[in-house]
Amino acid sequence: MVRGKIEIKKIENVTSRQVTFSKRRSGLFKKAHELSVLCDAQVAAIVFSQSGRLHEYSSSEMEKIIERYDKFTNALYVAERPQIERYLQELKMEMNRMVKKIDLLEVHHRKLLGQGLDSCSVTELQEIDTQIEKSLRIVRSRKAELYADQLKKLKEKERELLNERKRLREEGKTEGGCSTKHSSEVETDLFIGLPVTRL
Amino acid sequence: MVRGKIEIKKIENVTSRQVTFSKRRSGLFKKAHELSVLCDAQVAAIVFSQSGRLHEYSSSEMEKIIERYDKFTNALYVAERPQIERYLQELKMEMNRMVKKIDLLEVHHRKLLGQGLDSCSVTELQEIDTQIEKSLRIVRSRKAELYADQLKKLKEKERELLNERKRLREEGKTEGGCSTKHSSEVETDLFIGLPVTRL
DNA sequence: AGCTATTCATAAGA
DNA sequence: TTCTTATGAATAGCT
Repeated sequence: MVRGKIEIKKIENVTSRQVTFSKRRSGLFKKAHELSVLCDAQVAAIVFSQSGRLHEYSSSEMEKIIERYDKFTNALYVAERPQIERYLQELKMEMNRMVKKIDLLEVHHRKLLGQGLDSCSVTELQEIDTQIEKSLRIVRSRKAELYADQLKKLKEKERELLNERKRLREEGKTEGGCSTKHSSEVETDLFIGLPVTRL
Repeated sequence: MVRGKIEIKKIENVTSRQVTFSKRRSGLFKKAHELSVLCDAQVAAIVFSQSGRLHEYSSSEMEKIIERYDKFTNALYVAERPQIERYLQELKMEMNRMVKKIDLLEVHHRKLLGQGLDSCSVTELQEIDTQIEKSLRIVRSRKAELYADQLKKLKEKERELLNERKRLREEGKTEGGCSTKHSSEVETDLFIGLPVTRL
């Protein structure tokens, strides 16, 4: 633009290009600064040289400007970041809670299974004992209930079958002999008592 | 800079400031563009006018430039984003695993406590019964162990105390009568047997 | 938005 | 690299 207007296209001479880059870069930043001061604007300029070096100007903190830019465009990255971090925090806390819960459960569970009792005091052992006994009573009463149900059902079936046999025999008397014994009769002899409980 | 050099400070006249902003902004972007072309550099400029409007220039996609900028500085935002997402995924999966584990533990635990047995089959009940019985045996044998220990310790103490009493009486005989009964003697009558076990 | 006088930016050379 | 300088570019103040 001086001593012979130049064309705006890549400068092929490497040295010349580097010099021009250096000069124009500072020119650009100066202009950016002037703009920000004169017009009370927020200005940021980012320049990567061909060699990959970063040069920047910002009238205020670059991160703030980029953040503001992101909010304007759509970019979530920066804007979302605090949220993401909060979310991560929450997740981690939740996980800690779960880990603790699992630990507690496992310890108690193992004690109920009779494992890891070495650290238990007599009092604690007594509590576990009481608890287990109580559980055993509940489990056995439930078992008894189920057996009683089964018993009842089997008895009903037996009665049904007996009635049926009776009916068939009566039919046999009127229609003629029928010597085949009903096979279901055997099933009524199935086990219907409570099993022997140990201890 | 023309028709009287100007000072670089905020232009107070609003209209004048707006005009200058507009002119200099395009000047800045033009310079930015020239720099990017002449020197084959990656250039971005972000300007927020005082009124809050966004103006930008970028020689290539703004997001890419900001991303590159972030990588240069330290900023994690964009670069880290995929990692963060992967991390979140992992956390969530881990939490799911924990939730399932807790559920299983709780179900089993509750069954050991004799709760929620309605859904159990006879076979399952029998298994629980066996397990609980086994636990009870373990807990009681551990309790017996502890009691035996206590018993042993108390007996040792008793012996000690008896010896002491004997010694004191002998001293009494030689040094003169001492009618006070040693109070510790009472403690040796403490309970030292196994408690009555129910069931 | 256009114009123009002036200052600024800077390409080329030292 | 930095300085100088000639000259085109940018732009402040007016219309």
